[in-house]
Amino acid sequence: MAEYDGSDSTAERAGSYHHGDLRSALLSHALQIVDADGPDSITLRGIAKAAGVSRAAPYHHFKDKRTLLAAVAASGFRQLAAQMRGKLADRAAPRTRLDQLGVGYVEFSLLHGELFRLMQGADFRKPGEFPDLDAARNESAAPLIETVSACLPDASEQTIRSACASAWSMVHGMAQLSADGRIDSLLNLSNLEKAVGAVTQSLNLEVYE
Amino acid sequence: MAEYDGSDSTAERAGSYHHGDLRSALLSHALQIVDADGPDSITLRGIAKAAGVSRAAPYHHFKDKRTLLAAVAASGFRQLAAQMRGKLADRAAPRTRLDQLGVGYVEFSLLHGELFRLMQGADFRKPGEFPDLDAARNESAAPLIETVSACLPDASEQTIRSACASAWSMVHGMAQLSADGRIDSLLNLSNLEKAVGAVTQSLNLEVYE
DNA sequence: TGTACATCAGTGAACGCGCGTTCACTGATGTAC
DNA sequence: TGTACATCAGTGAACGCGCGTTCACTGATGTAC
Repeated sequence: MAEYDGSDSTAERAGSYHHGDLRSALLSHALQIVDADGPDSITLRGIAKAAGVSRAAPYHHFKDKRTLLAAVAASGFRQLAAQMRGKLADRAAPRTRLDQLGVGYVEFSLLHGELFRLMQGADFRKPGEFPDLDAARNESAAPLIETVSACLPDASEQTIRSACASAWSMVHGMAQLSADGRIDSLLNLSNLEKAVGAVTQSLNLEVYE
Repeated sequence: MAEYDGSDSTAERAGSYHHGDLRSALLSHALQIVDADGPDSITLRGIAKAAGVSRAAPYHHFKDKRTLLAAVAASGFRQLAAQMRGKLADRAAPRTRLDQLGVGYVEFSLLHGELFRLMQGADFRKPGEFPDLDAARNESAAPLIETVSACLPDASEQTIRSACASAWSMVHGMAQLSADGRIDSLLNLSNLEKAVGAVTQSLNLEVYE
């Protein structure tokens, strides 16, 4: 046992040879590492060590590193969708719900800036390779499309796509810039709604009507 | 000479022992490599090879890899500033100039998506370490601040910062998403002005007045 | 209920690669006299 | 104008590290009979 040191384990295993649910343990440790140190700092070895398991163990659950990272990204998109859903007030008017989605989006990027980075990362941009990642990404996009459609009940599909692109652009830029600390006024979550509102409320949907 | 193969050189050197201007040759090859393969594919060895020079040569011009990459990023910000400046029509009204800046910004991200990524990269987010990079970044931000100030001649500094943050967010998001190919309608440069206009023209500056 | 056995999920060691970086060196350049 | 010499910008070889990945293995689990 030259390098591997099981004593650093933070694992959930109860002393047994088999772990029980190593797959999700690996994912959750990977998520923690991304959030703490960024996507470039992720190593399979580091994840295995955090899970208290040998270097080779992850290969029983993930084909290779890319596959594991794709699962991490998919989990990120599901968290993003949940964050947005959590901000939605069902009774609110569509236009208000659009703002709420935006707040959820920016909030997520502030809470998980590095994970957000991984999710946008160059590695996973093309669809097709990881179906579950594609699905998770689409899930996170669905509420936007629904809400924009509700805002523009009579619009064509093309129009709705354009309006989505505009709305998404505005909020995405704010998310990225504030996660990167380039917009200082947004660093705290308290005045987030106001700040997001300043952007999203200026989205003039009437242009598309 | 085990690995290094000078015959792959695309160098400008004219057979002489000394290169002449290796520093800028290294930078320009680095820029090419980033644009072609992305920031993660940059290696000092690759750059040296592209310049037709030994692995050790770059160390006579850059302290280490990070320093070279910082210079690449700085060059990127200067290119970005030039792209925006090139779109400006001096006679145009401030509000129009704001849109023109936005078009330049998105155009740059479409032409140099990977370089754009490097410039936003985690490595160089905190100011202070590379003064020239900080300067270049500020240069690229200056026209936005000037133009927003011209749009809001009586506004306080705080108000102008907020308006800048909103305008920047909107355009930055569009730049990022279209560079990543996530907004399909923008993939060609021809209808860019219209698409950018759909976003930036909805920036309601009157909110700040 | 007990036992043989297939299967699964771990282990530990090793391989090989690519990379950043260092070091003693050497050829070229320019300057003092 | 010629020569000694300091300095600069290259070279080539090597070091060491961290990483993804593979492989033969072994302990644990569950199932057929």
